[in-house]
Amino acid sequence: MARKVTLKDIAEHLGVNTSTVSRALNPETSKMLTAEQNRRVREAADELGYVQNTMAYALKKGRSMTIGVIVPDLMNPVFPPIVKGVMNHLNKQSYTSIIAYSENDIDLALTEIKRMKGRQVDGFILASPFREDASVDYCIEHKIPVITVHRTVDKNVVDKIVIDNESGMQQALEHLLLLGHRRIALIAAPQNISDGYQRYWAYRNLLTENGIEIDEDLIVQADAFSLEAGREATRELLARGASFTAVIASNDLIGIGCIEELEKQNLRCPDDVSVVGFNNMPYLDQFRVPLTTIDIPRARMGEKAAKLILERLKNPDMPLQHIVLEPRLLVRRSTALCKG
Amino acid sequence: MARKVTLKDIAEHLGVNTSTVSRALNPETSKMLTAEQNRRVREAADELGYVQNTMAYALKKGRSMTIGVIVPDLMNPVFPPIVKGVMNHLNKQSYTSIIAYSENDIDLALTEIKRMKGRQVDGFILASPFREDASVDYCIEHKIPVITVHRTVDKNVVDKIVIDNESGMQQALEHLLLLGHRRIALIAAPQNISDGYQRYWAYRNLLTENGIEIDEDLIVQADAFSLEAGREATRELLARGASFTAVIASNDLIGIGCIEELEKQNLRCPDDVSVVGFNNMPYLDQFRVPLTTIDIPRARMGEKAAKLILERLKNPDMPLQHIVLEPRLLVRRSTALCKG
DNA sequence: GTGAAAGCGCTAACAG
DNA sequence: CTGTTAGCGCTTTCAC
Repeated sequence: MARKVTLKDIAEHLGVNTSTVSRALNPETSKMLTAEQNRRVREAADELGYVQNTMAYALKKGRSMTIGVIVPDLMNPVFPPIVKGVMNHLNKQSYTSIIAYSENDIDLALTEIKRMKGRQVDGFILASPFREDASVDYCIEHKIPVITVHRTVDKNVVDKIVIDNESGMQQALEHLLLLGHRRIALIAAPQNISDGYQRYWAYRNLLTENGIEIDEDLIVQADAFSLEAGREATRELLARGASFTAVIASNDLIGIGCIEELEKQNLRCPDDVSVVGFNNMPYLDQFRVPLTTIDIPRARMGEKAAKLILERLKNPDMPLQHIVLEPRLLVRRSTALCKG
Repeated sequence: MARKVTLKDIAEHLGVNTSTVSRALNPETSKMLTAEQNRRVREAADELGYVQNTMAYALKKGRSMTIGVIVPDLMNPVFPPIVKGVMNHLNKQSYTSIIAYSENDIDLALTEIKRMKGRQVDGFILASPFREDASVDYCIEHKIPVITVHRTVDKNVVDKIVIDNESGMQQALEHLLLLGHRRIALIAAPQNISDGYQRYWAYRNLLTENGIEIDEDLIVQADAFSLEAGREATRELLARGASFTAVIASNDLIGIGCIEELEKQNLRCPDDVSVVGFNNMPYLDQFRVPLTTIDIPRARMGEKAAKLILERLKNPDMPLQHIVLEPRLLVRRSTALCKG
């Protein structure tokens, strides 16, 4: 690796002190110097190809201009747009993000957080937490600024960017009710994850509010946000033998898996069963059965999260923020009039 | 932010010198100390919650244990698995990766590289390069270890992990020929990107080798690796009026866009036209027309890339590596016997 | 086997 | 306005 150009190199080249160079290169302090001096230094820096050593800067200033971002799984198409939203905003403010994934493993998440703490990240954006989450606790305990996005914890100890799952469920339900469905099943997602939990309770509460009695046989648990989990849950639902004309799946992958299993058992979607998903994952409109779903503003969530962590950094004593974004129903071809 | 625990804290706590603590905590040097001393230090470190300050380490050692990874676009489903493969391997070796995306913009890529250079990354893995690419040149010029993955540059100046596009095209072509197709169109991808270029020439060469005359009217250019570009290219192909019974698309997204446009113009896939794609993007089997495609080992490419950059770091004078991985045909439902 | 001290590249008092 | 100097947290040579 070629020897790096340092402040000292520029200083010697110009016959001035390193601090002069440092001042000239920093917009905050450059006004201390004559315009002429500034020009000279900047020119020399350009000429020699100077790039500031962020490590030294960080060591000195005690902040690294870095934000750690942890997502459960890069392969789940929900997260890349969030990450992109985060990076977009952070880069603009000359922050860098370090991404890691937790594989939905709480220990891994904590390991990553410690690793990043060692890298002096200034704060965290977590899309990975469970409703109870040791990694969030760790951050709080160590007074490391942290905000949660998409998923969050139950305890009211941290800034949150979430979507209004109640509203999402309401829109899904209203849509199905309008189509005449009354026997509406739910494939719930893991209850230790906020989205799974909130959607589950929203379903129960809203059904009741609409005067529909809850049939416990119509509620099954998927043990992950995945296709396979959707298939399996549907298998169980069908095995129970209770009749239904519509299914609300806790996310799109589960919904797609559901449709697959329905068809395998000779039920067509939407002719026999309507299905609605959650999240509006990319390219969903291109799927075999274009899924009616609840669209969530992922990139915007990411941006808001980035904005919020920077505010929190600037103002650690700001009251806890809780930002709720509105999802919206996207009707496609997996839902139809109830024929029952 | 809570005060960080440093070596000095542990040293004072124990009444020893910081260098002793440093030695105890580093496996390489801990053998200098008595077992007893080692134990004491480790215990104290645990107790106080010590985490090494990577910035200080990096500043001292001149290496940051960080690799910069640049992909053109996180949203293109080809890249997350590559990134994941990279991170998997790097993490195991206690390296951290910093991800950035270039949006296929050469200036942005270069900006990101300079930014990361400032963060003292030890090397780069680039999935972003064009066939001629200033960011690769920059790395070479500044003697920063760099390897390219998936895409690469023409010049033979850098380590590469690529797939055998010739073989991929051959498998696609053979499959179509076996089904009786002779009038096979190509939707080429941007020619300034290695995959686009290689697939284009493989098509030309292999067609000729198989005794099929090339009809220039059957070759159209998509101006991106996207759905929309696929639609547009297909529109042009159809407008030219030349007859064809099969299309090879330079990637899956283009292929899907192609099918969409075909159907819009009342041509069914695979009944009227067979289509094959490239890359086997996730969930492709769930699409309306499950695309026959050329599968590439993305996670493995990422892992190999990570492995290679670490080797290159260890041994800068190692001869240039050029690793070629084999793709393989995946037959699904977008290809059928030629009825022409 | 362990301590003392220098120094990685940078910034920020403090002087002048 | 600019130079001097100390020090961020760590590793490592050199002493002892």
